[in-house]
Amino acid sequence: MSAELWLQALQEHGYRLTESRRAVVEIVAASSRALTPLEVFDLARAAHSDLGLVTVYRTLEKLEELHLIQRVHQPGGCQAFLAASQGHQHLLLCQHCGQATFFEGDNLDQLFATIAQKTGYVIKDHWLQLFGLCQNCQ
Amino acid sequence: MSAELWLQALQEHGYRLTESRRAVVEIVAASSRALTPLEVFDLARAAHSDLGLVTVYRTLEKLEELHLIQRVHQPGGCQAFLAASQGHQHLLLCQHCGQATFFEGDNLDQLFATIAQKTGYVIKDHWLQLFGLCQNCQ
DNA sequence: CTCCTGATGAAAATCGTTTTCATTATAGGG
DNA sequence: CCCTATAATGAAAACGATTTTCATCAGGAG
Repeated sequence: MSAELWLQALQEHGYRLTESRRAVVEIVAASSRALTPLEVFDLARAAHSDLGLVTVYRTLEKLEELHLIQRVHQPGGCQAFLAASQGHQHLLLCQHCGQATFFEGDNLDQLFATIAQKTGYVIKDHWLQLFGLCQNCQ
Repeated sequence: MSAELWLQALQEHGYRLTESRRAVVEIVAASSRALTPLEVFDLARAAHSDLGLVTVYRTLEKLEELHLIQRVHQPGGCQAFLAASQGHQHLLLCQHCGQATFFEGDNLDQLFATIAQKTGYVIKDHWLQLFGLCQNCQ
């Protein structure tokens, strides 16, 4: 269902609603795992066969700019995109099927305070990401 | 000083000791910030002017394979390499100068247990990385 | 010192991504 | 509902980073 919301958001930011964008948005919004531009291209062409790979790149760029999707960093590569978390959440990824799940975990402040004190850094941001096996893949 | 240890490790794994490798190893081992292949190339050519970029790639590949260096993921890109941490440590990066500092922080097990229970995942690994400003850059 | 073989650098190939450009299609105004 | 300005498109070319190919070179065992 987020596909419609994303299209609406694009429109509200002055972008036009096109067949190509719709095809891309519907694939990415429906996926529970991060997809590379090429994967999006292949999947979205089922709905809109004369879609160009270039348009996939351009649409992903706009979705990222509106914070509707986010890039996912993995040992195997950092080109894949996923529907963004709402608020500050962390990612849990299945190493077998790629399934992504967000979780909250913000009792980390104590740790950060300790690190800041020990190192003299001012801490501005953090990345926490877990890897494992989802229920289906164990 | 780790440069000599790295060269020794390369040799122990059956790789030859060459001028080119020495130049690359000395740059990466001495750097306190992550360097891209191109940065290594530029810096290492000061010591060995007929170094080829290809050799930089090949040497970094071997160092990574021996776990002497590790790839660093950052918002701006994921191509840079840094001397690897000893044991399981996490990275703290200065957003201004790139300075990298490792820290330990393994009172995270409680959090992981909770997440595992809530999500049904078996957790195998994790990435924790902090971004901030080092003492010099504040 | 010699020889075998791994390592090298240059050039070409390759891959993912971005730019260019002529054409098409959306959305707002008449 | 049609017209029009202009954003968006896809194809092709350009681009930058990385990898492969290949003839030559050099490390190190004997």
